[in-house]
Amino acid sequence: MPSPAHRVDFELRHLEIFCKVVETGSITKAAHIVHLAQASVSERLARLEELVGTRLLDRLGRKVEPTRAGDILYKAGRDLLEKKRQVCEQMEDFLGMSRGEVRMGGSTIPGEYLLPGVIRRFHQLHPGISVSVTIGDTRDVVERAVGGLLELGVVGARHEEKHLHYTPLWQDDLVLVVPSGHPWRDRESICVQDLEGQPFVLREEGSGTRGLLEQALQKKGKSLEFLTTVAQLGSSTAVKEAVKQGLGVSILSWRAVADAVRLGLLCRVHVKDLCLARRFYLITDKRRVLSPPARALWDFLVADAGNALCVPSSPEGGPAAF
Amino acid sequence: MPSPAHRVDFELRHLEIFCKVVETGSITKAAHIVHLAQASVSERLARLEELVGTRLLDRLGRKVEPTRAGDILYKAGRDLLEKKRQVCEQMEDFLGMSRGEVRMGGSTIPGEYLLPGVIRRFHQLHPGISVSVTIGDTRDVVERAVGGLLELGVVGARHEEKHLHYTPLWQDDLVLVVPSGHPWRDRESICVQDLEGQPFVLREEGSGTRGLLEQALQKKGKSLEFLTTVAQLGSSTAVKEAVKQGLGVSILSWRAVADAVRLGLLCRVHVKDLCLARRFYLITDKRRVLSPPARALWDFLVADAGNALCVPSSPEGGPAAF
DNA sequence: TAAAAATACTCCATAGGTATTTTAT
DNA sequence: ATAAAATACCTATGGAGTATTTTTA
Repeated sequence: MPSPAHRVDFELRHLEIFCKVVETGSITKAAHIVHLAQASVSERLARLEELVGTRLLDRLGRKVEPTRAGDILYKAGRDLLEKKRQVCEQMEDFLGMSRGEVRMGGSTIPGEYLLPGVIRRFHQLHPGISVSVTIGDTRDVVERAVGGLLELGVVGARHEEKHLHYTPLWQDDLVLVVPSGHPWRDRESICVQDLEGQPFVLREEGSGTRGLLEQALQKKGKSLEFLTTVAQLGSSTAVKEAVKQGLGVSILSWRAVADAVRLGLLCRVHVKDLCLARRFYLITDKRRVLSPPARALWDFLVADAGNALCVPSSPEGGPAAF
Repeated sequence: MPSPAHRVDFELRHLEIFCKVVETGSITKAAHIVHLAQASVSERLARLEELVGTRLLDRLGRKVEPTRAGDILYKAGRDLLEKKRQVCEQMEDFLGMSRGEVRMGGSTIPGEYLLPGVIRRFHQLHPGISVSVTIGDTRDVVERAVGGLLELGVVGARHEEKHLHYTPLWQDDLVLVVPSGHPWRDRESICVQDLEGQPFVLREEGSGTRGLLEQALQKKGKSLEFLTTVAQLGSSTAVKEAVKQGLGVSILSWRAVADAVRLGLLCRVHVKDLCLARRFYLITDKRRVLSPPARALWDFLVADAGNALCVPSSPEGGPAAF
């Protein structure tokens, strides 16, 4: 039968002191090293011996040497202390922002077109911090942020969720794009009414882009039903390709279509009576505390968006286009 | 530059509480499990957060969830606690004598002829304890015992060393042996004086057997010089073989030569005026504390020697040969 | 409103200090 | 005689308890 014996216990502080005593072979010397009085070390050792339930040191006049039990505890204690040191170091690195990981989320446009560049610049400042970006639509990102899976999120629409805190970042302009051979290619502009009957490609439900479009139409007394929806696709790239292929027209972020428009693969058409400006928001869960690295990234994102005010997001757009 | 930041520190008790809170997602539940009041756990967490220098938990109304920093600490803390548990278990096993090692020493005769059997019996009682025996001459064993390399020793002579404690064990008889073709083979007995001029094989200096012979001769007013030493050999087996080969005669433990005498390879000759009885002693360093396993072995050896009193070590020898 | 955490407070064990005694070289 | 550890004694802090308030679902 395994004897009920004694429940062995100890704290890290005890081990620190004990190990130093074993290493120096002297209580007085060890006391100096750990910055304690000799008597305190003696007492700490007595307490540890009480906790462990056995003598750990043989007092041989000038020297002290571990007993067999002390020897076992010393060898194991060294490992334990080394492991503790590593844990502390890891925490310190993380808190000091010299190492660690920040998990954030980005909805399609920010995640694919904006964050890569920002993260590149952030990484130069904090080479030890790795930023991982989960890309999804606005709804996904909001859900994960509230669920605690992500510390930060950048989304293209406010998604009234009471735990979230929103900080405005960059501005974005949505534009109407049509295939390159479309009859509207030479029109100066169109109006909302012209969209009636026009084959239209939509993003999926939950998309910020789609949400914004819905809101803009509402201001004109219309809903998405007003559009002739020919497809609902789960990413802006898919929508863009569909328009290129001539499936229909769509409204997309200028950032997603700028290259294709310049190459003549798509045409941008101005919709004069529809306000399609929007802003991206940095979201956090109000109830949660940001880790230092996440806080640094938060600061960086806000600062970056502040600077970017000088640079319009599209040729005509932007409030400070001087 | 690695920021001066905050020195992270903690104790195992903190980790235990913190980990339970993370696992249950609740301070109240964790408090129950670790048998503390809810308020105590709250305070311990606050203290830990102060020590680590950051928030570790997000308080979300009903639930609490670790922050990123808390997550890192939790994962590392689990490992650390598991390691501590192993250390405690190892100590408990050792102290409870269900596992561990005892290092002991034996001089030639006890080490080679007596301890193997005793250890076999001891092992049946404590299957988890391994006993390692270092064999050397009496001097070696005494040195290692005083040096702390061995917890126990069994030697064939007292070696007045003030730190040692001696406990008498089995009795032993030294006998004079001669080669099988020796002229004394048919003598009833001889006396000390007959040894003069007789080629004699000695053990090395430091041997207990040799020491005892020296003492016995001293009582007759003689020294080792009285003998005609033809060789000094470092083990009793070597001496025995030398006598078999006819190099000379010698005085050896009966235990070492009994088999050879029975097989007729050696002849035993009685020396009527020389007292060659001796006792083996169990030695320990008075200043050191015996580990529980060593203490168990000590008890076992003493008990075994007590029982063995009934069994004479040689045909005529032994105080209780009834 | 009910459940959970934080806060306020009290109490005591433990860690730490200084001064002195004991012990072993 | 000296160096080191143990002991005695004191203080402060941290850990744990109870009672109460605050918060949030």
